[in-house]
Amino acid sequence: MERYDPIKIEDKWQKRWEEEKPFKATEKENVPKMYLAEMFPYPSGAGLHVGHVRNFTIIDVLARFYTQQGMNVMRPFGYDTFGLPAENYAIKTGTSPKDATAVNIANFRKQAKRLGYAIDWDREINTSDPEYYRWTQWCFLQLFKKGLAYQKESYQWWCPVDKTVLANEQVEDGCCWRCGHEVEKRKMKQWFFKITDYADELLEEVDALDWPEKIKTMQKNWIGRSKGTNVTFSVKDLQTEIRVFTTRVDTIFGVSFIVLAPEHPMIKEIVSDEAREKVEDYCKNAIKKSEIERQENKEKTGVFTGAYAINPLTGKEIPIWVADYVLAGYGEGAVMGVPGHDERDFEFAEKFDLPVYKVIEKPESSDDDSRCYHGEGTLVNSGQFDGTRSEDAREQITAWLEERGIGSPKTTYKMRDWLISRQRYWGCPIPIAYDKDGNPHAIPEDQLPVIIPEVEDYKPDDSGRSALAKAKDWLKVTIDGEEMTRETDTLDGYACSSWYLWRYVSPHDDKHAWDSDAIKYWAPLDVYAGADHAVAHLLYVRFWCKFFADQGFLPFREPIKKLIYHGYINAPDGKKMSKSKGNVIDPLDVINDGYGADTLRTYEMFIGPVELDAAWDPRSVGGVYRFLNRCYSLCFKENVEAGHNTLRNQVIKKVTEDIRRCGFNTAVAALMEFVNVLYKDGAEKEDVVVLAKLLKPFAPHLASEMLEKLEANDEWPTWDESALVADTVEIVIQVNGKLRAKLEVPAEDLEDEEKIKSLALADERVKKFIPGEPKKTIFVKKAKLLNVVA
RNA sequence: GCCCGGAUGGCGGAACUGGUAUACGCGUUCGACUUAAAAUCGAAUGGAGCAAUCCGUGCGGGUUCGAUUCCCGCUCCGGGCACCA
Repeated sequence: MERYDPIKIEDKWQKRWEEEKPFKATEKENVPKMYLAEMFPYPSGAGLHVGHVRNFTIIDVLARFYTQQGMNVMRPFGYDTFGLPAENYAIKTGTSPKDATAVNIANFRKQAKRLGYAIDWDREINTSDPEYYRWTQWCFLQLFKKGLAYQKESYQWWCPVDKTVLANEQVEDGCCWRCGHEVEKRKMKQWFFKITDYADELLEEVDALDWPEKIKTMQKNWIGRSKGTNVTFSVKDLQTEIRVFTTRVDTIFGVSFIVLAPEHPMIKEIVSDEAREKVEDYCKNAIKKSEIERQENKEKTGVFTGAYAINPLTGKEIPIWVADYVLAGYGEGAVMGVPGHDERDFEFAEKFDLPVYKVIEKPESSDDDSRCYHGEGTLVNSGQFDGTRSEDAREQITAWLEERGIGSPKTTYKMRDWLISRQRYWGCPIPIAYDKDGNPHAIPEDQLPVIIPEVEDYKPDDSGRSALAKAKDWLKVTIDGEEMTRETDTLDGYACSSWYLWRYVSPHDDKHAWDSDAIKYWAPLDVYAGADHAVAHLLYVRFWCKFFADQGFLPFREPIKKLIYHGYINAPDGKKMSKSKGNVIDPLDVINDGYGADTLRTYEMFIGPVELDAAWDPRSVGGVYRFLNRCYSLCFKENVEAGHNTLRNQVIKKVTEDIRRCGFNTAVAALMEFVNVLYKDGAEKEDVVVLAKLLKPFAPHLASEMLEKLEANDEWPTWDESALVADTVEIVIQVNGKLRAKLEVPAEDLEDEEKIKSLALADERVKKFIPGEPKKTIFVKKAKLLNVVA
């Protein structure tokens, strides 16, 4: 008997796969396709970590499983290579980001190959390759042509360390998602994608997706749609008006003040001379404060502007205040204060001694005893609307306002347009140039790609321009005979990853971003696996998909059918792995320690439910290694008539169904159980062949070796329903729901309830718990169970 | 504060749609092999009890012949959102 030597076996099969390219995918008519991908990695200098391995192995298990089932599988691979780490490394060392990236990719590729993935390596893509970003630029131009890429001057998040603006999605707790430094607000002219045009569709179609509920909810919250009413209040003694957004126009009789955000443009116009200095001070301070400071201080602050608005329904004068609890970017940047029915307005009114009116009577059934009732109810103190239900009143009052031209229904969203320009060197150049007057023009498509120029110094400065501005010659461009200056901002890296799932279908096409026949065959993606980007990336791909579908470039409106959002792998102590803590497990070490890639892969699938975080346990790795060892030695065991037909069929069914529902941990457990029985009771060849076939998605090298030794193919086995039931079955006998005995009976007796009943009632172990005549018995055939009620 | 999840042995976790709680793995203990150790193999392993048996899925109630699973009320933990009008 040969010893299991993973290093030797894996080397042999990896070489064979390299030569024979069995994972090369081509479109085949009449064969069902399966397109699978993980979120492509950023190839960092540190190489693969165990998290990558979990991510890639999930997709690999599915790819091999569906291949063995006869489907036409495509499993590509690529690298998301633009971004700050490469650029910061360049600034530090002087190595160009391009060269550093090439080294990292080579290393990643080499490491990924050691894990034996069923990747079609001819479909490798790299977002910083000009042949790729040429088409990223093309995508940008399509959005630009349709007016969905536009420039706007406004306050933006600015990271003072990375010296670039950031999208809302890239600011976490008021800090930069990359470097963690607190962000600031800067007023700048920037490029945006008009994702808000698709807000409704992005929201409404999310429910139908086969994605984890958690992610779907996060996307819904991010989009944050709310339906309400815009109301115009005229300002007393001034020929001007203020507009507010409210979802509770039914409470309008209870308005006792108006509040403007400190950034509100009308403050200057309406403020009284006496209040001016105080108001200006307040606004200046509030705007200067970082978002963190503004959030930390939940104590309400504010100043009175000296101006009054008129409530259009009551005719009453109400003071106009400025306060930073009102957000400039949402709705109209102004709200009507209804302290009787809104917690925040109540706090404000309490602090500044403003009147509180009750205009909604809560229903008697309500046990809400908070100081300001914010649920539905009946209107009171509301003039002609008294007695109306609040739900109806919203419609009626909106109609009333609409008739008079001072209000209208309005839907608002928390989601803002996607800010895409970055003042960084290592990104996809935005294919735009400016004429003498500063108007933007598209770089003609036949002049793409706009190649990133070589520069001496990659460092950004505070000028708000990227290092591209240092390439003086490159800046000049002629379009239609006119001298222009190139845009020096680069695109957010998320733009590059918003379309790569379509590039995979025809990665070498030099005429199109993607081939329309290939896209029809392969896309949309059947399964996507990742552990990150719940809103940002996963929302952006959906947005681009809808946009390109509208342009006729894509024949579907949702890019990803099923999403597996898996957990992280933490250090043995349960903490996040990090270099600084020194608790990082290197997957290559695990392989080279002698365990091999198959053990590593299988262990990471066995570690726990796919969606949960898990802690690395070196001892459990050993357990999986022992299991694979036993699998291998079964090939050399004597072939005996062991009679495992029923069990074998049960295992096939269990493993097949478990993989389908991504229950990888229980699939591996079922294989372990099977092996334990084969080991103990002996096995015939068919048992070991089935084992190897079922094991192949997890441990492909070992399983291939086993199948070769057994002279068997790797076709996925099917189970025979009729073979699932054994000749004899075990019947559980309960008395009052408590287990009292187990009876072994021939399988056909399962049909004979009376027989089982009499057997059970005759059994001493059962009898002693039944004092008199049993009241009744309940027989559950499916559960093979009889419950006697005593 | 609001919205989702979750809580099962010493540990990670199983348990379909209400039907044998603790599969599988780790750990631990004992045994075999060995001069010895490692590796490997075998056995045991929720708690209490000599035993019959009783108690056990965060806590308290309920529904049911039967509840980890369903309902009501709590506690704790994780995640998301967070002055969004």
